[in-house]
Amino acid sequence: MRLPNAGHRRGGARDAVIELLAEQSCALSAAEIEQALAARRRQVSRASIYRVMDELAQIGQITQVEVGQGLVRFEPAHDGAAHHHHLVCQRCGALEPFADDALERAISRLSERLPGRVSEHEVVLRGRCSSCA
Amino acid sequence: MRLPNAGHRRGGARDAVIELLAEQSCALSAAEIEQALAARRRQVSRASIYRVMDELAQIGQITQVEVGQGLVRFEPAHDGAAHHHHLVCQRCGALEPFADDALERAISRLSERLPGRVSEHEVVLRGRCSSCA
DNA sequence: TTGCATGCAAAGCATTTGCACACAT
DNA sequence: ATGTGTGCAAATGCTTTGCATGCAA
Repeated sequence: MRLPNAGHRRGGARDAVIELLAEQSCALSAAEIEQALAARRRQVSRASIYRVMDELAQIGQITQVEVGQGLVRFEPAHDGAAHHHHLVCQRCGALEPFADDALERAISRLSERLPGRVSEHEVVLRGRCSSCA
Repeated sequence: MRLPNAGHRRGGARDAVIELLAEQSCALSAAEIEQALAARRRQVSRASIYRVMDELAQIGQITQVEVGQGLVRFEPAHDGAAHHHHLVCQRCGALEPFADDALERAISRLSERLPGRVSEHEVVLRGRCSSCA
């Protein structure tokens, strides 16, 4: 994950957040990021997490995923190959990533025939994850 | 739209909400519902709107749509034919509905091969609506 | 010194809940 | 009388913002 050109401060909250995020394959909420960082003795304030996320979102380095529990999740923007979507478990709240070429093709073709301009898409499936099914 | 069997009260806030919703083809937020009802001189408290929505959602009469502006939108549940998804304009915030058979087929096939159980799905496209493109 | 990333605490919003009241039964 | 839909206001929970601080340059 590329960093914005900034000059950081103190312990480098931004670096810590970016580093953690880069290791993730699936989406984390702000609270989860805070906990994960605290667990590795690198506390970062919630405010900074949101600020970094906002910054990264603006330069397209992360994707925001909203699965409908009143919170936003963040994950590194995927460069093609790792592009995926999510199945949200309505029982335990877990996110399970999946990818499907046919789905992507359908969305791609669909996007061309729509009147507007489509720059992003998000597919959310709801049901039971493999553990809860 | 079928109503729950209830005995209502006073001016019948629930009826007013259900009636308004039944006229809609696309999703409305709680605030929009409140405004629309106020405009037709049938004020309903925000709390009642949420309560009615919750009730209708539980019996599957409405669908909740989350397009990522920190609010939930509601629309009547479609019986097959009218099933659609939304393009969200990143400039003006408008919702534009669309439907696509190939997309639905892809999701349907995909849902079968996933390990969990899929009961709902939602597709959100982001970009520019036809007016803002 | 100057600028800005950071943390803390307060503010903002959408949504939910507690409570009292009044209408339907 | 009794049950419950309704409105108001307070509470909740996530996210944002204001402000002060101190490191980086």
